[in-house]
Amino acid sequence: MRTHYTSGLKDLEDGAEVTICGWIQDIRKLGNISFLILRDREGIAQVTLVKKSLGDEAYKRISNLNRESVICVSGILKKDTQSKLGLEVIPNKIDILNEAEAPLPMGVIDRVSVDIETRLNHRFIDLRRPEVLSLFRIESSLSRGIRETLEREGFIEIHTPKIIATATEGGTNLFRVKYFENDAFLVQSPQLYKQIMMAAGFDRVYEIAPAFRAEEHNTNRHLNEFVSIDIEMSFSTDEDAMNMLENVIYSSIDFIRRNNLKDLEILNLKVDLPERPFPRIKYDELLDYVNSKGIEMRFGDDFSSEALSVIGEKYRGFYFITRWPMEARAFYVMPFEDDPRYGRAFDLQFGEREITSGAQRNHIYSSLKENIKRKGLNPDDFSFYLEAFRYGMPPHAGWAIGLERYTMILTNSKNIREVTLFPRDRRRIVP
RNA sequence: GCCCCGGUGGUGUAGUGGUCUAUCAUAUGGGUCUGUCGAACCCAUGACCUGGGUUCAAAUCCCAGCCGGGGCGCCA
Repeated sequence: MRTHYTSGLKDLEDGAEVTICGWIQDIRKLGNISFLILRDREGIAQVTLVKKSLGDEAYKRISNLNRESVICVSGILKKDTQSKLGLEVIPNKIDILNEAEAPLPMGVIDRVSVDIETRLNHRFIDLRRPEVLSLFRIESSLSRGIRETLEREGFIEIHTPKIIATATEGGTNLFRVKYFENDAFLVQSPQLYKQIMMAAGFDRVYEIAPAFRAEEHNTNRHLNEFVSIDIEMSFSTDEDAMNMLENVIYSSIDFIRRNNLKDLEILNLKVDLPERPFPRIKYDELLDYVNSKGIEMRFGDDFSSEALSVIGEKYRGFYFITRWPMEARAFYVMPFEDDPRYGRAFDLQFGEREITSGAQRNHIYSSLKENIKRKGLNPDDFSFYLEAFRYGMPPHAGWAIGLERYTMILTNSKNIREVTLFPRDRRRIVP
């Protein structure tokens, strides 16, 4: 049907024959001449409708089409024009492919703001807005940049089950689903499976897949279903995992800086390459800092929102929080040899916001089993997992990035729902 | 789950007891206009979340419900 996207027209000669297809964004009627703005994925173009050359009937029919109707326009490209876009198409033939109803549930280009709620209710229309599309192009590039980096580093992409019997890391609640005659759950993370893959000898694996958390949080940065980018690497320490994460973050930002210039421009965003290495700050140091700022926090506590905002004022870019108390982290974290009160866990932060959690894992069966008990969990529930540690498990480490949260942070979005096509939150499961 | 706050045309809002027969913008319908580009101008259309209660009188006050927003905790 189409010969060019609207963005391709500028590279053509004056007088070229083109067919462009898309949505009618607007029609400015001036009596015997009308200007139709056609939008496709790549931009907009002006189609100039002249009554005299189209004939009364066709002119009336086309210039009265509702906004957001879908058409294809075949005609001659005119580059010497008074249009601000610098070009226009003089149509020979206009195919009306789908007429939109009016009024629209929400405007695409109207000069009124729209609540996020209304936007999500009619998301397909909202997604027609160029600045919204740009967010998702950036998200696409981020996951592609991450994927390409991991592939280059020798990671194998895997897919682990999303329906499980029970027993994940503890901490967050799971969604219960009916599984024939039994109950099953949706996974909160591929953590245990990606570790098992280390025992399988895959050495380096990654997975980009949804994770589900049945937490009743109601914030701008949590979803009940999100895309988790998980990696696990064998014969590696927490330091190796942090270096890999740094590499992935740097490369993915570099990727969007090279591939999403137009999107960054549309969003009026400037994304700087971060300086490497990212600072590594010990938990204890931040604990003292937070307390010195008058926020009460005890050893073993996680950082509260208030604490993180104070820390975020001091450290604005990317930085790691390292050497966490074991009691603040999951059972699978490897304790330090010199002081087992601390574990080889880390968080990657961007200012006050958390992007990633990771750790070197405890690969010693007996010690891992002890830690499960210490967390008040039953090792019997983890037998499928623990078995992998009994017959040859290499030391390993890994991390997980929340794709939407990462995109949110880089695009400076105020709400994680902005960068989620069809978000699943406490109240929303439609559309 | 806890604490605040809110629900007015298709969309976003103003209005905190009585000329509200409800403001403005945008949208939609009609009209004028052959160079618009946030087109302009004229006319029209269209709304008080639901159910109770208080009052002579409720968009406005009270209660309940439903829906939503912000924050916290939890985390990615």
